[in-house]
Amino acid sequence: MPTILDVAVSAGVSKTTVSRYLNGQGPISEETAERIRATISRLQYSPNHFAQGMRTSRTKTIGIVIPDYANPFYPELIKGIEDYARKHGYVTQLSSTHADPASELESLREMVRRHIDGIVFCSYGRAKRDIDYLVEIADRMPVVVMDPLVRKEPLSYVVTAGRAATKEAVSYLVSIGRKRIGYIKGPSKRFATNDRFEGYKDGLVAQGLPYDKDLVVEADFSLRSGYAAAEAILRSGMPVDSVMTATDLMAIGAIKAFNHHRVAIPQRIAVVGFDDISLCRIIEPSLTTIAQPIAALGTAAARIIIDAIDSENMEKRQISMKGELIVRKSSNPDYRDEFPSDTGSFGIH
Amino acid sequence: MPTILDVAVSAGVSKTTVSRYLNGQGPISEETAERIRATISRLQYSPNHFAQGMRTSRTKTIGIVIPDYANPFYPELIKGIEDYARKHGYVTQLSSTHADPASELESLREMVRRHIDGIVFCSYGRAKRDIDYLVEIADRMPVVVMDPLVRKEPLSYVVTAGRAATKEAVSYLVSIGRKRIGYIKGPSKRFATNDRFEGYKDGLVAQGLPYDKDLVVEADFSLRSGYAAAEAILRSGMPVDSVMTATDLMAIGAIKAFNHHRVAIPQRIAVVGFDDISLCRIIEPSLTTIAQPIAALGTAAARIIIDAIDSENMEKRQISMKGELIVRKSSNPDYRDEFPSDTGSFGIH
DNA sequence: ATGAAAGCGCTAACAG
DNA sequence: CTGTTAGCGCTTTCAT
Repeated sequence: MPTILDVAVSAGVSKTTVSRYLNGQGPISEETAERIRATISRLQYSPNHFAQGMRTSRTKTIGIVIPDYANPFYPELIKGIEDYARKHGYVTQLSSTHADPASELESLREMVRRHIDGIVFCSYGRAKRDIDYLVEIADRMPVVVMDPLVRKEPLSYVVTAGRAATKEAVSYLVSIGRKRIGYIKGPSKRFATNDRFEGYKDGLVAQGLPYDKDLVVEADFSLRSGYAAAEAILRSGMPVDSVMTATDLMAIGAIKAFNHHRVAIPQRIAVVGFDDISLCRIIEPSLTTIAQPIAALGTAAARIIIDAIDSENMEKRQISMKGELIVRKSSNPDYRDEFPSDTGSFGIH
Repeated sequence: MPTILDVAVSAGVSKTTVSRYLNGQGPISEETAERIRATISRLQYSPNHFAQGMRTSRTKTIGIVIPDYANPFYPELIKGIEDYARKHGYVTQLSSTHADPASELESLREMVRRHIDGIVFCSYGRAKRDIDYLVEIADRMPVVVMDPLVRKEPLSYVVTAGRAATKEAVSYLVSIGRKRIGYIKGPSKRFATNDRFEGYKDGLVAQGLPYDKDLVVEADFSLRSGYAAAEAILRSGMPVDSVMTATDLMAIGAIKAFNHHRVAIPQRIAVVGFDDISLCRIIEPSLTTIAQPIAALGTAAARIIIDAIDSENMEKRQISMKGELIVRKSSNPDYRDEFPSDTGSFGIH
């Protein structure tokens, strides 16, 4: 591997000049630049990452911590981050924690040890030790949390306004004549769950509907739990004419339950999910849902980080983006699916 | 950030001794070791990654290049690699290329520049420049390709034996009385597609069935193309009693087409996919398919790499693992789905 | 069993 | 516009 010295000698200049050329610092005569350029390309020189890092402790790397590679939310988020990062000369470093708090902390520490320049942190939970650590490093390095886990903590975050979007979805259901709206929520200890649930209650208030806790069932995010929750709603005998859920996967469980029990969707019960995963277009009937602007969330996170690095301003920023209601067949019988839906295609493996 | 010198001074020893302690080199008195241990923990010292890398040019990092975060194959593969790697003190570095050859090459170069210790490379294609580069670096650093892209190249690979598994699936279909087996294949330029397709032909030969090219339709891996292919098979008027596909997503497209045209599955046409993505258990009827031993593939890849590093033996190894036929409702009407199927649960986002 | 000192490849004062 | 020099934090001879 050639070093900067090889290039310098070979081009008949000093290391400094080569370094300056590489980093676009200070003025270099066009002629010298050209000689250096040629030499670099002839020697296939590429700067040693460690030596560079050691001097600058910059790595042009943004770390991304996620709980779970398999959650379809993340690929798109990562892509949003990566696209923006790449445009600005950064690469990303990804780490999955399998939703394990110990592993979350370990991932963060490892990233810091590797001197990444900023962190995007995603988690299902809100482990105190994680947050403490994030707050600690956030003074030195830009950190963005993809959840309002930490409303009260001095951290930057980027989120979808789940509460507002859910509230709007309630008014949509009322506008199509639904009056008894059930809700399948996630585990109460999750902040985002409660945020969306608050939106449901806001919506009822805004529409002058009574809040009836018998119409609310708690599930655990799995398809199966959504199925069971839907059955519970049926068994309760409540005159429900629509069901909203905190996540699409639970909504799809509910659809499977209603299909199985021959409850007509949407004629008897309309279903509205949250997230807009690709399954929404595959399931029958296709699922009305609230789409998160995932790629935009990623872009915003990357922008916050890169802005902060460039400006050396560690001020915290909070961004909340609007969710978008996407009406499909599970709430509108006249909706015509693009059929078969295009859900992308993966290469063979 | 404390340095090794801080630790040394604070513990009343030299840098050398601390370094030796850290790397388990040479003999150190129990007493000294204890003092160093205490100091390190008190100072929260952690070795500087760059300085270490500069000296050793080892990073304890395995790079993974994949074409696409969204393909459900990869999360599981990555997990297989990571689990093995972590157990052996390695971390992984992931990079997605969006199936773009230029980006593949760039990712590889960037990883090499960062001195990762080994690479697992996944691609949908087989760009010559990528392969040339891989072959070039494979003499210095262990490389494993997750596809027999490169049968003839001097590279290690780990794959599922698609041909053998497909052949077996044909004999399974024959065993349940099917005689006219259609096949939906992927784009011909993809090696793995053809590999599976050869298995289909092998199977016909083994079962004494004629190969009829009118029963074979080429699609492009998308659900939609599978749908169209299934319709083409129906329109052809051929007396098909079963359809195999090169991938699950195309099989699911076919199921949607058959459902839509009220062709009874599996009574009139049985469907068999390949991959075993989670959708197989969500679609109705649930999809019989050939499962790849994904996590085992990942583990095998990581093992090859870490073995090679430890033994400094750059010999190439090829591993081919068996696929497993998983019978569900799309071929067996008596199969009882675990219902609702457990497809895992993702935390909210 | 421990230390002193050299040097990995790079960047950034400082000097001309 | 260009060069000299010091030093980032670590591991590794070579001494002791």
